[in-house]
Amino acid sequence: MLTKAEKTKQFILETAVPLYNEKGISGVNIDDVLEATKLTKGCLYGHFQGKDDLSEQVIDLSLKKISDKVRAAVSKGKTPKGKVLAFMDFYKNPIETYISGGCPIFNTAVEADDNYPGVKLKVAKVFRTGQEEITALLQEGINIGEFSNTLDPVVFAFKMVAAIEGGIVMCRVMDTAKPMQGLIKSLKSELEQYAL
Amino acid sequence: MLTKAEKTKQFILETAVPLYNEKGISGVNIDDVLEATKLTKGCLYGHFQGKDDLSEQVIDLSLKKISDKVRAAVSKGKTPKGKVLAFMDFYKNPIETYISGGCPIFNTAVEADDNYPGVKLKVAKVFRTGQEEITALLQEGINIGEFSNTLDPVVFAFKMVAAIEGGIVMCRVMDTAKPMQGLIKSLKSELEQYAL
DNA sequence: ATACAAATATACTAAAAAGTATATTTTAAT
DNA sequence: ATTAAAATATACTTTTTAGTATATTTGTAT
Repeated sequence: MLTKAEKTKQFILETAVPLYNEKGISGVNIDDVLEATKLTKGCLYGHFQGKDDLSEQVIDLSLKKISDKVRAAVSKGKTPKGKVLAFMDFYKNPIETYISGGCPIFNTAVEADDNYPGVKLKVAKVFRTGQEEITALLQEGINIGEFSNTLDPVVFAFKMVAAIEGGIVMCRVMDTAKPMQGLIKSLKSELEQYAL
Repeated sequence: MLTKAEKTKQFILETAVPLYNEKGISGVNIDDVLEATKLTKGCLYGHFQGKDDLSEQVIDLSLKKISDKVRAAVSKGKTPKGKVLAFMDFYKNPIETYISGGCPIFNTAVEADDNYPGVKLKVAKVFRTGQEEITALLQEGINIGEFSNTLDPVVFAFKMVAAIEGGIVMCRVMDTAKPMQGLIKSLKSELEQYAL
């Protein structure tokens, strides 16, 4: 069973996740977290060494949550092709995202890039793992005869993720989900060209 | 001729542009700008009302600089198709970007989204204008018989920009330019399918 | 060359944010 | 129920960052 303190710590992290996703690491301040959790400094500093420690654990949780959620969505697909389509559908709505504020992997990537080397490595790993998994999925599709071997799994995996992530940001800033529908349709029909 | 003060102000803005692009609006502080320019507070506050004023003008300049540069690159293309290909080639190197730190339009979009409504509107306008211009370019290509009319200009314009912008971020965080080459090749061959 | 205005530097104050010391409350084992 | 340890709250200090007041320097028109 979870002790009180463990529950509180989890609560702080869970509450901070959307905050960090919306405001970014350097945009969040401790008082924001205290306000959102209705807790006090004594409590927060009892669970975390300081802002850096909190930030790191919040980002870890954000990346884990979105990764788990995407994998769960993908796993609903019956075949490789079904799984890839499920991946695309997961990102259907760029305005109301799983974690408020857009895709935490991408948001973190943009901010960490030039500023937080440690975080950058973590995000890079998430992207790399994701790319490997999708590439493997596409390759399996080729192997079992679902896709033609003219499909380049590495290239398509990158193109799909890059387009979707980029599309989310563009849709969010332009306040419209519509282009995302066209994008996903286009990616699906592009993939369909390789279907046997 | 530019007065001394005008030159200084321009110098501050130009120096701050890469700083803001790397660290983000909330990541930059006044002392960073003073350090980079080797100027002092009295001087800086003589030219700007405060950090918000500075930030706004820096972002304005960043967006203008990148927009101008992209347009210049595109204008080198002889035909609509050539111009679209030139657009893609402009983003060939995601590591060494025109303004250090990646694409300022995209970086700003991610941060402004949930935090700076005014800036968000400006970035949205840049994206919308960009989309309109590329769409018009593709449509002209169709009109003059360079592309088949089965090409959907709106969808392809969005897909291309989203993929490139997303690709830049992914490449930067993974510290490799290679996937970008594959992506651009893929986008070019996708466009090529519609070439007559 | 002088003088005045504009530009810049210095040294300060104010505000915001992070972090700490200690008191109080709560939890959970006896 | 009692008690010790853990968790949380309160009130404070420190650090960082933004902003200001004033002095000094520099540019430029006379």
